[in-house]
Amino acid sequence: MADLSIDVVAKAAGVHRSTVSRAFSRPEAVKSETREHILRIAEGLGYTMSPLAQALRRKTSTFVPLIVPDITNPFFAELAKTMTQAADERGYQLLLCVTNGDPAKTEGYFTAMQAMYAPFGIVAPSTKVDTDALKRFDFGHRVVVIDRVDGDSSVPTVTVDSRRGIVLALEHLRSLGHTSIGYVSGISGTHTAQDRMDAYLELSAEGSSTPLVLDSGSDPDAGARAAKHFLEMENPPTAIIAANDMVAFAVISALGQSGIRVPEDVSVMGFDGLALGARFNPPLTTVRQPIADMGNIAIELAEKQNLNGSVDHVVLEPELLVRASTSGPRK
Amino acid sequence: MADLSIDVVAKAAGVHRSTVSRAFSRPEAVKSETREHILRIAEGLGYTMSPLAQALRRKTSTFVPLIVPDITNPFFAELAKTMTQAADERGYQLLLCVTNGDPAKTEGYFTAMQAMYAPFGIVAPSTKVDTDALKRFDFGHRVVVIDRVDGDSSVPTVTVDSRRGIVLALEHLRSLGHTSIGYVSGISGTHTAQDRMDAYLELSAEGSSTPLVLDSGSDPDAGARAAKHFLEMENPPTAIIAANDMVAFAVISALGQSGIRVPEDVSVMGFDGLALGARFNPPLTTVRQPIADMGNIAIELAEKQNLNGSVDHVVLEPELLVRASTSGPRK
DNA sequence: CCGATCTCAGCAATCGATCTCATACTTAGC
DNA sequence: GCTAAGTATGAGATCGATTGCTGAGATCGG
Repeated sequence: MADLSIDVVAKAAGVHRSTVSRAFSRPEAVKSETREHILRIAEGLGYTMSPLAQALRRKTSTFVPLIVPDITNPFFAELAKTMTQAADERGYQLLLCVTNGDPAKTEGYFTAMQAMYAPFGIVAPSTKVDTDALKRFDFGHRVVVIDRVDGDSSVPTVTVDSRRGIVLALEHLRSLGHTSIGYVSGISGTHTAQDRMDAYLELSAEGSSTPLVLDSGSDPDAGARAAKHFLEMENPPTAIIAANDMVAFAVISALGQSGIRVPEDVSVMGFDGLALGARFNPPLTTVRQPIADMGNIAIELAEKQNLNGSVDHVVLEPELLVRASTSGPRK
Repeated sequence: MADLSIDVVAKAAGVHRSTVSRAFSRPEAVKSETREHILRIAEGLGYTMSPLAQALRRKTSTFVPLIVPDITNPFFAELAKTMTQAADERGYQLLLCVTNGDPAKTEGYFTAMQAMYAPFGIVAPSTKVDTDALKRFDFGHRVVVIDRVDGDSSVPTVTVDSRRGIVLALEHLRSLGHTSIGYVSGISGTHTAQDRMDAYLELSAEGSSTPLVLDSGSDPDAGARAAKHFLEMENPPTAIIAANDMVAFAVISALGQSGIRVPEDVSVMGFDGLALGARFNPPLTTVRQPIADMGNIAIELAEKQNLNGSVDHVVLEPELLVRASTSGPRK
């Protein structure tokens, strides 16, 4: 059980090291008879190849880092979960790297992953990605970003159409009869966050109503502040769109503390479609992002880039998910 | 920037490979003058040692796997977050491994980690841990479990005192005036889950009231079923203890769907103390587990076991966290 | 001033695999 | 039956580090 190297197996099978190696990684290069014999012996010994030694020699591995700012944020947790599976199915081993939003840690992961011969990596940022900084690293040339990036970027990206999501939310709310619809940003400086806000600003102005941003901070207290703001208004909106589900939770919670009920007194929508939202009180109406698809596509883009250098930008369609936190406006 | 090996640095510094190695990993064995020169050169080149090659040669690494069943469960996410930090501070690199509750995957991680020369690992299980199965693996002898395990086990463990937690919850509820207190299990077959349930059964019987288990399933729908059960009762309890925060969320949500309000109509308590609970509607009263401490201690126990074979079992104290989901019973 | 002790750095084997090259053995074609 | 073209396996260098051993100088006591 201890110290099972390729040489041990080779000896046990009465062949040379290199034949064992081939039996595992280049099956067609070895007579099927021999191969089966070797595999059987290996199996009996409980042998598996050392990923370390393999990576060292091959100068490439199957470790794929997923770099996220905060794993306690359910969005990233769901992303991690689905990507683990997606990676597995393609023969990769996802390595979850949590940065706490610290750029230094991100760089640390970059060099570490480079050293581990990761073929590529996926970054789900909490701030606008500095493409140039990325490119300073060798590894930065083999990264896919789950967010939009600036300009004519040469980094592959996956995002969902923020504008479309806001359209969906607005349409839903308007069809319910709302005309005064507020917004709470409360998420950090990613392009995606920016895009959602911009879309809200622009699209809500198109309706007769004037845009109303209850809070635009990016800290955990944004929801509470938004609620406070709401309570102090003379004519508060009858519906609120939150930049993401977590913020929506916070808003509803804070509102509830002051006796405001959702959706009876005010409708609230989220953006993300977290599984958690289904068990919120009330279950959250939201714009669903196809998180699983994002994960799969991120890996595909990475593989493509690695293969032929192509840099694609995929934009996915969001979807309205009506649950119970929205209803017609109070008469 | 590409292909920076120890030999490159050695050549650049005009010394032998082994001296460079020593400059990094055994500073006292090299003249400080030489060492500083080497370090400076290495710094300039942007050189870091290959963790792969190191692990291969040393037959030990700084990779520490944390094996959890589901990262979208906020309890495990918070554990992962705090443990990442704890590991970092001690010079380890936490590797998050998600099993989805699949024992085969767990075993896969075991052999993988063994192959990566991980010095030890941490397991946060979703089912009762089969100590014997654990011990079949070499690596199983270097694992710490975050849960209680059977019998005179030789596996180090960290847990919080389940009974004490239930006492805290019961005391809180009784001091509020509740006499009829129900319970919802809804979590999987860990010892901890079992202990909470047992404690409830025993302790609630001590009070005048008879134990009342609304649901004991372990799937995501337990909360909904418990709520249904509650609604069908002639004399429903005035308070409910949920086996963990997630279940409490689900119960409150399901209850809310039927017009039952918390805490006005019924008080509900959780168990875990998730950060998320503070933003639930209403903010959740719960029994807090010292998650960060658990992580730190788990690593300490692992190090100790590795050092001198000692096997400790640490039991931590939970803490009452009163928020807004409990109040006096309805008159 | 010489042998003994200590420091410090180089040498070379080694960890567990991969891969190019060389070699032995088939099989085929004429 | 003999050479040419394959096939299947073995030999050995290599990936990037570590480490026991060896030897060259430096230091020191007598």
